[in-house]
Amino acid sequence: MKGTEALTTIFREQGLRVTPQRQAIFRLLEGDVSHPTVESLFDRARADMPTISLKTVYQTVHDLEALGEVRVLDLGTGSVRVDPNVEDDHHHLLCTTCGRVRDVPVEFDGLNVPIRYRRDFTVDDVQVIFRGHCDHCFDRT
Amino acid sequence: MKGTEALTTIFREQGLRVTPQRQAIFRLLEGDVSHPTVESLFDRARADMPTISLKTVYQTVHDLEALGEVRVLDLGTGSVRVDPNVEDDHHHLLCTTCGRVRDVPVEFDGLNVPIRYRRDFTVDDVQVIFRGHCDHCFDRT
DNA sequence: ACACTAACAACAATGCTTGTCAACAAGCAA
DNA sequence: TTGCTTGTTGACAAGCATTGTTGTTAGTGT
Repeated sequence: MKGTEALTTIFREQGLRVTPQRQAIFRLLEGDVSHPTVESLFDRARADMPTISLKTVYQTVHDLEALGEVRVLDLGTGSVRVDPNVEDDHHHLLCTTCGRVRDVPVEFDGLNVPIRYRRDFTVDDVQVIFRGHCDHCFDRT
Repeated sequence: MKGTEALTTIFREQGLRVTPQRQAIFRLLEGDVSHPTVESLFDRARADMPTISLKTVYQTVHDLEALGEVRVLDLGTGSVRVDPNVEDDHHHLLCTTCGRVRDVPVEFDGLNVPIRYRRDFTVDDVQVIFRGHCDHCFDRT
């Protein structure tokens, strides 16, 4: 994801207005590697800006997604997560106990569908989810 | 997934009762490769058994999952899908237009997390989702 | 056949996400 | 600056998939 100033320019270029709420969300997401849910972004935004609405956060996240500045992940945790890292191609490691998500760079080759099964199909995207437990959660089981 | 008679035995052994509703669901799932949603299972079950409730289908699917007889998939389509194929390790090919899901056997090696990123973490499961379009849907775009 | 208790159907409720809409504020032009 | 236009905001409520509640029905082992 680009910086707050760059995003401001991009939004204006697209005819989207840059509101204090949106800037707050830009700032919260910049450099965030925690893959926050929309709800948690909302909570953090509310600390500074008590009147911001959840809907506004969803809307801004979707605008950022449409501009290709963030990726919206559904890892089956019930709610959607925001990943501002769109620069590096990567997959995800999910702790099914605490819900924490870690990025995993793509280091495996040959990850594609055997031709026989790819027939009549165009693959646009590959998502890999590693599920497990961080040691911290494992110890408390 | 095992056959209806085997499942009947297994359920009884576990102290679970085998009701006509559950048997209907067993029969619907046996050999089903369409990865149905719970809702579509419910619709099909209702054809034979008009009073069956959606809750019952959810409950039976979860019981089957707990016994390891089916796998419950969340491919980010909004609702959960039931996969009775637990015998062959495989991944999934999803058409994001029509929602159809195809099984893909595991033919790639070395699909694991680089040690550096696996530190402090135990990986239990790897899920790969190939997203794209079947030619049929592609043509109509 | 009996008693015990799990499972049923109907209903309501949850959680996440989106729609509605009146009031408002950002951007633009003069 | 000023005023106009239009996108944005935020309170509220609705939508969807899934789960909780509850009185009743019906498998199960004896």
